[in-house]
Amino acid sequence: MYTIKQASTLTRLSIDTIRYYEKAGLLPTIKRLPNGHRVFSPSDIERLLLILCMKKASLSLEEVKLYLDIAETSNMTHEMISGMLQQKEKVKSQIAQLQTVLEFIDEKLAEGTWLKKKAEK
Amino acid sequence: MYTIKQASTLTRLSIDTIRYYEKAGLLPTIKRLPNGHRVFSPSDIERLLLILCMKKASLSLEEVKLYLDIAETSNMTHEMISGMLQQKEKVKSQIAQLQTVLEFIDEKLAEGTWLKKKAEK
DNA sequence: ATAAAACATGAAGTCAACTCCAGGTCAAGC
DNA sequence: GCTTGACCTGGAGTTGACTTCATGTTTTAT
Repeated sequence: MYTIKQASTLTRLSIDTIRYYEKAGLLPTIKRLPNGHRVFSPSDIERLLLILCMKKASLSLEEVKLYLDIAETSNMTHEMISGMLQQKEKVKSQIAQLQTVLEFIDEKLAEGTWLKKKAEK
Repeated sequence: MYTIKQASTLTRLSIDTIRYYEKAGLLPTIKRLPNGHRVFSPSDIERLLLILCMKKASLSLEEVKLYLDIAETSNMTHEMISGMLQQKEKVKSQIAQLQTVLEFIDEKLAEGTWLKKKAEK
């Protein structure tokens, strides 16, 4: 069991951000001590790390919430499934765009080093 | 040569967004008619589409600006190159995170359909 | 010639996602 | 007993990226 400060150092999320996430309904599982202090279980930390991963993949908090809700639900509705398939396509297209950006970088990088080499001669 | 409205329909960016991008310094190339109206060349449209691609890859406008500036420069400095290498790693890690999200989706999807099949029996 | 459509500007408004602040509780160490 | 530090809350402030608005000019169609 961890304090909010420990959760913060473990996840590298700021304390305020964690509190904000709780307010936003992304952490319905965290318990409180009699004095009101939050207690984080290992699975809460897991959950925070999962949120972090999705955030790094640039999903909005609303989307993250949707996923977490789905992860909790054992029987998905038809809409949920088609929603996820849609989301999957979105993520795929984002990956494709990122790869284009990577190519762009490589191209520019190749140009740059080529010009540098030429100048060195 | 295109009007701002044509640029908007070609890129699917709103007219206001295009004006906003110009203000933000992402479109230093667009010319004006004597009456003040913007004129978009085909390469301006290209530029807008490139911006759009980077945005879809969820780069910030500042990052986009950086890239465009670099694309314009023919001789890159050492910092520029190391900056791009860094950025490349960032993009790569973002792709990795997205792939994790994809896996997560597939997992949940598999679970969902499995449960569905079970229920159908 | 006049109304409607397309363009312009500067400033204000909006929204998500934080981030910071003021004021308060509570336990631990000196 | 008192200060310090970690925690709490509600609310205000910030930032990025637009979006909307008020107002004005120019172009185009009837």
